[in-house]
Amino acid sequence: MSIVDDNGVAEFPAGLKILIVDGDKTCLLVLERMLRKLSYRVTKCQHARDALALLRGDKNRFDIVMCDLHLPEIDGLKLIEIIVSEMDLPVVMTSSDERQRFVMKGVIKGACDYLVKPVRMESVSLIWQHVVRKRRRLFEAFQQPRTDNINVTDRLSLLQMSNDAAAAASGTVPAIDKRSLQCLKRRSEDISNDGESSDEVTNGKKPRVVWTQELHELFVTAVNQLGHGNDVPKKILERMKAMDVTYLTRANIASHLQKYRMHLQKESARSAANRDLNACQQFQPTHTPPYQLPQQNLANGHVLSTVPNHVDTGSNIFDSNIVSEPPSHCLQTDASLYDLPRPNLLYQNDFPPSDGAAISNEENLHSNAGSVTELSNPFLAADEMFYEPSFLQEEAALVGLQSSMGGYLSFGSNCFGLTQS
DNA sequence: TCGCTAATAT
DNA sequence: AATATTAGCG
Repeated sequence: MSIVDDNGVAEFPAGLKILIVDGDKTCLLVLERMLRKLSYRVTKCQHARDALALLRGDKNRFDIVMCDLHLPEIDGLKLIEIIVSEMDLPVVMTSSDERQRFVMKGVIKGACDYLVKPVRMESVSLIWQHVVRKRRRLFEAFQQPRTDNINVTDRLSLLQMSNDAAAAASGTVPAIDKRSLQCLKRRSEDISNDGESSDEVTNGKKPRVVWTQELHELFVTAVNQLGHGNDVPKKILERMKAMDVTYLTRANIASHLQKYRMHLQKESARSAANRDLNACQQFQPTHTPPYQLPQQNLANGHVLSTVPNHVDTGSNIFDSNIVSEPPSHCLQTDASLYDLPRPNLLYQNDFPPSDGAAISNEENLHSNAGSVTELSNPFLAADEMFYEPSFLQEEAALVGLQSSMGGYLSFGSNCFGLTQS
């Protein structure tokens, strides 16, 4: 299915240089024939060591590698591992056993895709996608930090200049205050320093805090300990640090606090209304629905908290009157601090209001896979639908010039206000 | 420098 | 939808 232009000259996938590695000669031949039909330039290999020699000999000799799992001498997995670690080539792994795909280790998993043998023409005809992906990722990796950096610093100096100019001209207060500048500075520093750690390496961004129920309870505990008037972000932060929550920033707390307070406000308004109602209608127990963990948290609870992601959504700590137990390794000696009567039982209610319909982890995974990240992580898609026609379209859209925007917007992003969520 | 709130971005 | 960041004020 190579694309042919007006003059009958084969385009893009044609000429793609592919190295196929398979212990079975017949497989090699079959594959070769298929690939040649698609105008690929095929090189065959029966042994991992030959493949490695070829690959190491000239890093630009191939665009993509297709590799069987069962090879003589060196295991296919091992070979792929080496390829992935040594060179930046897209790899498609093939195996006659579909279950084998789950054997792939993390590193490999993220870097290669899977095809079940016997390979069919329709699958093979799509492997150029991997090359596109890889190139796109390279391009983005190369491009993004750079432009961001320039933009930010440019903005920074622009702001600074306009600031100075304005100040000099009018003697009035600059339009941009120090804090804004600081924020920009911080960001540009973030971008220019590449000493990122762990999670930041993967997507280039710091992971966002996930307010699991457990984390939230610690937060509430801290707030309650501090009491009214003292429950400001900085102090809450200190408290939580004392409770062994070390990764939060003041901004995290401030943000959560803001939401928390809005919630309390809403709840107190609600309970006031209830009270009035009850006063009129004699005695009616006030129904307080249990706290529901935000859906997102249910699935991602592992990100930054100790809560396993299989948390039981049915029972929650708000069903009891105890706030939370101190962590066993906590330095706090006064256990009663954790066992305060809770003045804000209202927080047992939804925060924010939710219909309580928790979605399963699996569903969540799928919905995540439907987001933009899917496009940058081939494997997410590879698991079940990579070789479906829809993907062909997407890739075509990305490679070609037709509405690459459409691909993004169709995933339910409302960033541009174009879709309802 | 910090904190608050509302608005907006991701 | 949840969280992060910003603006603008005190």
